[in-house]
Amino acid sequence: MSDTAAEGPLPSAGGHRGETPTLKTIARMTGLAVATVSRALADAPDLRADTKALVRKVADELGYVPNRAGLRLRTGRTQVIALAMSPEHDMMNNTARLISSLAGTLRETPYHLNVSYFFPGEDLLKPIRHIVETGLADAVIFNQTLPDDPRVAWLMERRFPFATHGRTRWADRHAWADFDNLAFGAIAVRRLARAGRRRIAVIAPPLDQNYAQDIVAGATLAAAEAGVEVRILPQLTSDAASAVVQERMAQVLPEGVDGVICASTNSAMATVAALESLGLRLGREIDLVAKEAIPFLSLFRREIIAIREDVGRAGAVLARAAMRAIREPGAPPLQDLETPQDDDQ
Amino acid sequence: MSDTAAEGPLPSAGGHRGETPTLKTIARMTGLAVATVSRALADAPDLRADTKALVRKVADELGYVPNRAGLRLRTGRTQVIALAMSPEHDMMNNTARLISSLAGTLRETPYHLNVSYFFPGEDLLKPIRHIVETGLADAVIFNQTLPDDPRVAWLMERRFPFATHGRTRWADRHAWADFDNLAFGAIAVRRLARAGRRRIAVIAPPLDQNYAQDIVAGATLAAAEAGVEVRILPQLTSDAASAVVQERMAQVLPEGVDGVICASTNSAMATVAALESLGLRLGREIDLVAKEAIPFLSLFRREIIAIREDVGRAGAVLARAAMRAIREPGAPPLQDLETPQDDDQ
DNA sequence: CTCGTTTCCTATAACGATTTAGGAGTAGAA
DNA sequence: TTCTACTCCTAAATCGTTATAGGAAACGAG
Repeated sequence: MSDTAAEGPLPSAGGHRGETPTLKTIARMTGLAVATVSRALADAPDLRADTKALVRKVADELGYVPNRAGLRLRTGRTQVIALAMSPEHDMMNNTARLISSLAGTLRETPYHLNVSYFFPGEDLLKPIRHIVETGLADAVIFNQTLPDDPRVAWLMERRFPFATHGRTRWADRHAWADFDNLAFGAIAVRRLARAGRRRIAVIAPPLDQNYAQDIVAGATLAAAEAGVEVRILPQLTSDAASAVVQERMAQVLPEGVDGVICASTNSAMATVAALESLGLRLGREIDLVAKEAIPFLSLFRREIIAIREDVGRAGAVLARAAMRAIREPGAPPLQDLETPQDDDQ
Repeated sequence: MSDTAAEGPLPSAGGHRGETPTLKTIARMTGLAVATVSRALADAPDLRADTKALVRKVADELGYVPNRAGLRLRTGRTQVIALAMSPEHDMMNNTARLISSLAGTLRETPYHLNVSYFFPGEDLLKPIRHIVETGLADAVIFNQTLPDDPRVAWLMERRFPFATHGRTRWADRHAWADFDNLAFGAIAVRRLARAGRRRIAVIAPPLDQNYAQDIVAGATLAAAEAGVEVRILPQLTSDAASAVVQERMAQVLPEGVDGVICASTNSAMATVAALESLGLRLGREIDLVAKEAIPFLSLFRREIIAIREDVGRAGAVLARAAMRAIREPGAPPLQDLETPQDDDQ
C-alpha cells in the first residue's frame, strides 16, 4: 500500500484515477462491453453509428492508445519495422541519414523502428531469419544487396514483408529504393571525357555488391560511346585505407590514367590523399568524380566533381514501402529509383 | 485448413509440430505444469534441483525463447531500450557510430534498440515523455544534453532508467558517457601555443549545449596559463555553412588570429574552406585543431591537428549503463569519461 | 493411528487485445 | 398470439507469461 510494493504488472496498474486508459476504461465509461469497444474502434459494420461515434469520442478524450503488448500477443503483429544494417561501407553519413529519415517517416505511424546490425563475415541470412522466426518485426529493411541476394530469396519464398536499399535480380518482384548507379557510372565517364580525360580508373566497391556492378557497367558503356578507356580497380576491403588506394594508383598512373571515379565520400577522400601525395593536382593532371550523400567534397576541393545521392529520399521510400508490404501483401511493391542528373555547368 | 486462412493469432499457431516453442510446449513435454516450467526457468528456490535441470534441458533443446509480448503484457517490461536522438549536429559520423555500437553491445542481450528522433524546435521533453508514459521502453538514451537538461530532471524525478551522451549539472546522480571537452579545449590551446600561436579563435557549437561550455572553459583556462588569447565565435546554427564561418573568420583575422579550434569534422571542413578562400595556408599562417570521431581530417590536410573521440566507446558504455539502470535501480549509475591525450609527437 | 510440518508442485487469475458464437430485443408476417 | 428475422450488443476463449494461494504426498512426532 505504501510505496514499497511495485510487484506484478506495472504498466497501467489500473485502479488509481489517471492511469493509462485501456479498452476496459472506455467500456466502464460508456457502459458498453470491452468487446464492443474494441469492435467500435475497428469500425465493425454491425454496430450502430452513434455507438461507434460515442466510443471514438471517449477514446479520444482519454487519449487512448492500444497497448502494444496486448495487440501483439493477440494478433501476432508487432508494429515494429526492423532495420538490419551493415556497419561497413560509408559509415560516413549514409547510415545516419537513412536511419533518421526512416525514423522520421515512421514517426506519425504506429510503427517503431528497431535497429540491428549484421557483422562482416557473418551469415547474411542469420539476423533476418532470427527476426522472422521469432516474430520480432512485421517487416524488415536491409541494405547492401547482392545480385543474387539470399535474404531476398528467403523472404520472398516465405512471403515476409521487406524492402531493400539496393536492387537485386528479382527487383521487379519486391520493394526497393535505389540510386541509379548505372547512370552515375555513365555520367561520371561522360563528365571526365568532356574534360578531356581519356583513361579513367574506377575505384569500385567490392564487386559482389549489386551497385558496384552497376557503376562498372555504366562506366563501361559510356566509355565505349565516348571513345575513352576504363580500368576497374576493385576495392578489396570496404575500408579503403588511403595507403591501399595509393598503391593501386601508383600502379596505374604510369599507364596514363588521368581521371578517377569514386563511389563514396570515403573513397574519394582516400583517393585525393593518395593522388596528392603522388604529386598530382586535381583539375590539372587529373580529375575526380565522386558520389556523395552530403554536399561535402566540394567544400574541400572545389575541383572534385560531385554527384549527389539523396539517402533521405531512400529512407522515406523504404519506410512507406515496408508499411505497404505489411498492409497490402498483394499490391505491387513500392519501388523508387533516384536518377542523378548530368547537370554540368 | 488449406492455405487460405491466416486469421487469428499468427505467431506460434501451435498445433503443427515444429512451431515456436512456448512454456506450454515444455510443460507438455516434461509433464509439468506451465507455472512450474516458468518458475523452473526463473530458478525458483522451492523447486527440486533435478526438476529445474530437466526443464532447462528441454528448453535448450527446443531453443525456447520467451515470447516478448507475453512477457511485456504480464510484467510491463518491454526489453526495449529507446534512443532518442537529435538529427542535428555532426550528422557526419557520430550518429552512425553511436547507433552501431549501441546495437552491437545490445546484440547478445535480450534488449532491442529502438530509434526515434526529436526534431529541432520541438519540445525536448515530448518524445521522452511519450516513451515513458506509454511504456514504450525500459530505458531511454539521449544526447545533446543541456547543463540544466529538462529531460534529465523529469526522468530523475520519475526514477525512470536512462543514460545520456553528455553530462549535466546532475552528472553525479545519473548514468552518462561523455568526452572530456574541458581537456580537449585545454589540449587544443596548448598545442596551438606550442606551435607558436598567440591568438586563438574557438568555433564553438551553440553555447547552450553542455559540451560547448566545457570546450570554452577548457580553452579559456589553458589560454590563461599559456599566456595566449582566446576568442569565442559561437556557431549560431548547427549547420555551420562555410559561408557563415568565412564571414566570421574574415572579421577576426585582421585582429591577428593565428589559430583555430573546431569541435567537429563538419566545422573543421567548413573552416578550412573558409581559411583557404581567404588565402591562408594551414601550418603556415594559421593552425587548426579539431575533434573528430573518425580519422578523417588528417587524410585531407595532414596539417590539421586532429584529436580523436571514440564514439564507439560511448555507445558501449551507454548500452551497459542503461541495462544497469534497469536491473539495479539502486546501484550507483555507470559513468564514463573519455579523456583525450595530449600526445604531441 | 492421527496430526502437524515440510517439500514440491499446480490451479487460477490476471495483464490488454480480438474473434467467435450466441443472446436479448424489436419488428414484421402469418 | 406465435413464429421468424433482423439489429445490435455481449460472454467467453485465447495469445504467453508470472504471482498468489493452495494442495497432494511424504515424513516425523505424539
